[in-house]
Amino acid sequence: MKPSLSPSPVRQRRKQARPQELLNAALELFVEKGFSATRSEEVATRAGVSKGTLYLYFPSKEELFKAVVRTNISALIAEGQQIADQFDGPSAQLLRLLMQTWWQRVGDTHAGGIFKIIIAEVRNFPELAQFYTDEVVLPAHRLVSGTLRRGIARGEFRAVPVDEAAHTLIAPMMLQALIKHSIGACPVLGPDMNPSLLIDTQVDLMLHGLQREPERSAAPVAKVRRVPT
Amino acid sequence: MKPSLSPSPVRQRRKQARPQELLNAALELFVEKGFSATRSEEVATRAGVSKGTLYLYFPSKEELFKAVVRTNISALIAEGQQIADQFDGPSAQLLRLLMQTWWQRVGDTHAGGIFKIIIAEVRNFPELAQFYTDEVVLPAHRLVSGTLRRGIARGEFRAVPVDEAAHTLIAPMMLQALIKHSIGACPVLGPDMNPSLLIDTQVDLMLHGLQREPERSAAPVAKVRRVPT
Amino acid sequence: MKPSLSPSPVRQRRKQARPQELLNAALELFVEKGFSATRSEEVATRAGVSKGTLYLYFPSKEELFKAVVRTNISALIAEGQQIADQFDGPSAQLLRLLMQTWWQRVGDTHAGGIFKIIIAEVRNFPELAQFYTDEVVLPAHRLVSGTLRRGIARGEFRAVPVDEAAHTLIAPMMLQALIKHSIGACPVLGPDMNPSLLIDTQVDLMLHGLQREPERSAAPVAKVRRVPT
Amino acid sequence: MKPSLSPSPVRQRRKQARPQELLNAALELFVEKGFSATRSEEVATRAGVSKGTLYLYFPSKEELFKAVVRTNISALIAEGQQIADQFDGPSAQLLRLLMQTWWQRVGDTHAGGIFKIIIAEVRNFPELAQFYTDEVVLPAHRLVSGTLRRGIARGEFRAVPVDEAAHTLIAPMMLQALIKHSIGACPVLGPDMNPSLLIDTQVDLMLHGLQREPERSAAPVAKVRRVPT
DNA sequence: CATGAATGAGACTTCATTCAT
DNA sequence: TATGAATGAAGTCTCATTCAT
Repeated sequence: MKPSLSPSPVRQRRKQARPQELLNAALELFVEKGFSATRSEEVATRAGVSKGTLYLYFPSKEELFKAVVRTNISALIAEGQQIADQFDGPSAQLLRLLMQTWWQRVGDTHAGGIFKIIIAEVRNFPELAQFYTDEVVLPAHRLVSGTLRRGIARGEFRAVPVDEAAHTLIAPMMLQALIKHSIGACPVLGPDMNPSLLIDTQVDLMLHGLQREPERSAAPVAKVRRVPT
Repeated sequence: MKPSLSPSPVRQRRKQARPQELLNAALELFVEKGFSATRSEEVATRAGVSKGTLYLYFPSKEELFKAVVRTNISALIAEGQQIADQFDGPSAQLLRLLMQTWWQRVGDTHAGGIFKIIIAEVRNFPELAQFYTDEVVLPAHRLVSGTLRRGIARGEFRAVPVDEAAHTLIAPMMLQALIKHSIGACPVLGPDMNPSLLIDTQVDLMLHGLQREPERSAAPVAKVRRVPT
Repeated sequence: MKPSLSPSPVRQRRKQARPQELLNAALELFVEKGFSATRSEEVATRAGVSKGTLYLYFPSKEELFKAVVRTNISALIAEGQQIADQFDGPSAQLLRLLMQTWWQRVGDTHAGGIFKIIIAEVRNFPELAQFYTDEVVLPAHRLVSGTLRRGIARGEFRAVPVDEAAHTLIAPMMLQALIKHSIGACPVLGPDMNPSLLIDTQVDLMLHGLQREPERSAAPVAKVRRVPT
Repeated sequence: MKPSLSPSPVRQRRKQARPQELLNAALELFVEKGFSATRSEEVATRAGVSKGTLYLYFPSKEELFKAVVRTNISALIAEGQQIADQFDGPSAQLLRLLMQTWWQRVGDTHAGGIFKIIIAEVRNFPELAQFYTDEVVLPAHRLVSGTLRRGIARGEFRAVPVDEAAHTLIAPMMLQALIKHSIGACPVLGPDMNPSLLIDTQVDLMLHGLQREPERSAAPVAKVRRVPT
């Protein structure tokens, strides 16, 4: 039936590369200007194709957006898993490793801009909220709180409330990524921050705390009971 | 047409309240839906006036937006001042007080939505960047890093890199506020977090660290030299 | 609350007249070119307003279309009812009256174009099908078949199958209307038809039939002279 | 690339059948959805070829449309010939035969959809008007009016105005065909009509009229029983 | 001959902004 | 001042048509 002239390698390669090229262009623009301020033609142009071609691969701007999130987020998760998988040293070291890697592979990357988009637009895309929670928030949270539990179980860490502590641990780098793609992208001078020193400080603080006290006693926090929301 | 009655006090009061009512309505909507997804008529309606009236007070939606940010940022600063006031106890206690107050007065308030707006839109309104940096970021940073320096000077805290530590201290609550106005506003289930426990945990972590170590020595981080960016 | 400056009479009149002006323009264009070949801007322009104004009164081109059908159809029904109401002569006379009136008020009118639109587009607007059936087909059918039944009951008509006979009675004028708004609107020469003679012939045929019964007297229609169009 | 094999007979046959397959597919779709609502890719797909192939045979959608009409009008004419042939009995019988045959061969066939297309689109394709008038309207009209004249000449029919009477005779079946392809194709309930009873009634009405002449014998139609659909 | 990826004009619709009242 | 009808630029998306393979 089909004449099956095999399409030219060039055409073929383009055809297969298109979606990714479009997703890359879209990621850049969405991160830069936000979802609604980005015109779909702009995305197409940056990917080197015409308006219509975009719609050959994604049925709507909204679906393009979701695809951007999915594509880039899935990669994130894979990274997280890989690292968490086999690690066999002290938990403190694992914590530092996780943070450094995350910053290298996500925070300091274009993908880090996804968080900004999510923060900015999720309320207008309720379905995205569930998706993002399931695919990103919970796995990430599990990864960190799991590490905490590991440390506590091995007697390396104090018995802190893991959920809240996990949030505390994740927050600084997350915020750093958000800043990088918002105010950080504008030519203004805020407090001068050294990213790698930031990570070190953060890990150091988390591990040893601020307080200088040879005589450390039981943490008062241990007495706080969990109140159901 | 009619002989000009001097405006009734009520009308007068309304007239003067108008801009603020519009700014309030706009704040709510911008926080909720973002800048471009908010229609100016919606703002007017929520403020109880007609579309045209909005333009009597603000020359454009963009200017309205900037006014919203500026106005509410002033409020933020005022809050900061109040807090920074005089405090004369141990630095750790000051730190906890600052955080608790911030959360009560800002984070948990409508004003917390301002952060989301800034994160989401500064890149499209570069003039806001400098403004926000000068009026919010730096003062807040000074407040926290000042407290750190105070603690270090008084021998209460270890000698950590203050800028980076300040960021680490601010981040968790900041992120909590951002989440509250984005995914947190969607009916999805993420990790269950108890706000007041979060603050306690955060402060506890910051002060005492995760690690369980009677024999604590000098922090290794002290050896990390500041690398210029 | 409302300052209630009464709006100028001119503005007011326009405001209230707009929907009808738009409906008229839309009717003309839809009849002329069909639904999808009519651009919404064209409708607006013909009504003397801008594109946007159209959407102030009708939420979409499709709704405009439905409104056109509804508006003009409701009028049709009212007419039909009025006539059918009180009539107290012989059924044959009623039949002729109904047909003549229908042609005057509908067939020969812009509204007659509605049928063409329905025929052409109803399959793409399934909801319209039910509406049109309920609001036009059935009432019209009832009107004619009712008249037939009346005639039969009064011993004036033969006992014919009323549903099928009703269709037969309605068809010629209906088709005439359809033709008028399609081929009839093109500058071509088809068979030359005299509308009023058509009606007379049709009624005559319906009443007396083609066949020449031995005892039948000369048909009155023979006296009608052919009037050139 | 490969040495050119002379195309297999099968392929050959396909190639020659292509235009007709495309025309058939197009007819179906144009009848179903109208001209502009039919996408050319849909036509190609239904004909089992790709979008590009369509344009090898027809230079544009518009030309395809015209070809569909022209082609199928030829078919109508062919039908007409068949129907017109020789007949040598009473004119009333010829009339009934013509109608029955027309309904069987045209009205109840896909070709009946052509009428709907013509009605719906001639005004947008004026060139079709003359063509359709010459090739369909006039021949059909001649056929019926000829039969009328024959009957009158032979003393079988009364002396009615033939053009108008011809229209009256043609209309019911024509309208039936139009309805079949518009509202009739939608899942709604209109008046229940039995096609063959419709034809009988129509012929009966045309021949004997509604009116109950004192000396008239029982109408043959009275014997037709209503068949449930 | 056949394909289907790519194009871009053009349609519908929205909404910030204006202005007569 | 306040209104809200009106505007029209601009954005999303469709689809007839082309053309390299």
